[in-house]
Amino acid sequence: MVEENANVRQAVKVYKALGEPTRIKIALLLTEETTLCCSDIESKLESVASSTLSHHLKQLTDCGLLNLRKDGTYIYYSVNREMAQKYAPYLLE
Amino acid sequence: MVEENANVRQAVKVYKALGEPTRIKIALLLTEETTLCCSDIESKLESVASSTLSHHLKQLTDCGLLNLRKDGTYIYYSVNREMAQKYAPYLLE
DNA sequence: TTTATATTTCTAGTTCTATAGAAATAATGA
DNA sequence: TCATTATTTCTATAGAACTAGAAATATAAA
Repeated sequence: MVEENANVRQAVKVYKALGEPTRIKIALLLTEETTLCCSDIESKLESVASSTLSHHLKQLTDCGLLNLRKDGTYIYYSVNREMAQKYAPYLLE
Repeated sequence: MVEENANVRQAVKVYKALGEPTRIKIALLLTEETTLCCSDIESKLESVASSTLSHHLKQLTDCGLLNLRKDGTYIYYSVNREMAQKYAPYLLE
């Protein structure tokens, strides 16, 4: 019998975050650019409302794939390379 | 501007498949057991209707993560290691 | 040929998710 | 203080996804 332990839940969270076009694009963007703030990301995507983007970024950070650093009004996002390496090194290629 | 190309779509499909508890459990099961048929898998999961299981297995094979081999009434599933290696080597640990 | 077993397809209900507009919060600069 | 910019939270809605029962299909065995 397969159990649903914390490891499985963590992996599901990460893969759920990556299993959506906008979010995987954000992750790919950030593996190229190293650091971007919300509005930078918004301007590099086809058309997302900032409220929508905010939700996507939350999922990516909640699962641990993105790190954030606040600087005044800005929030800078970057990829947590250790997490990407563990779950989806595909992102780093 | 980030584009939505075939590579992105393929990755989304794989990660969407893995971003669900039952499906990731199936994938993990098959990295341990190498080969199992539907009813074997069904008996190793908490409680899934066979129709539900069938849908999950379809998603996992459609995205390329699982291979199948038909033998009479049975369908044997196994992990496509190349795909797992590329997108989610986490599964193979 | 009949029965049994394995799996899928159909159908429908329920829950989850993505989306964006509007309002709220937070920080900066005039 | 007031206006502006960056980001989040609230709310509602439409569509997607998960689920399982019932019926259908396919194969094998009696």
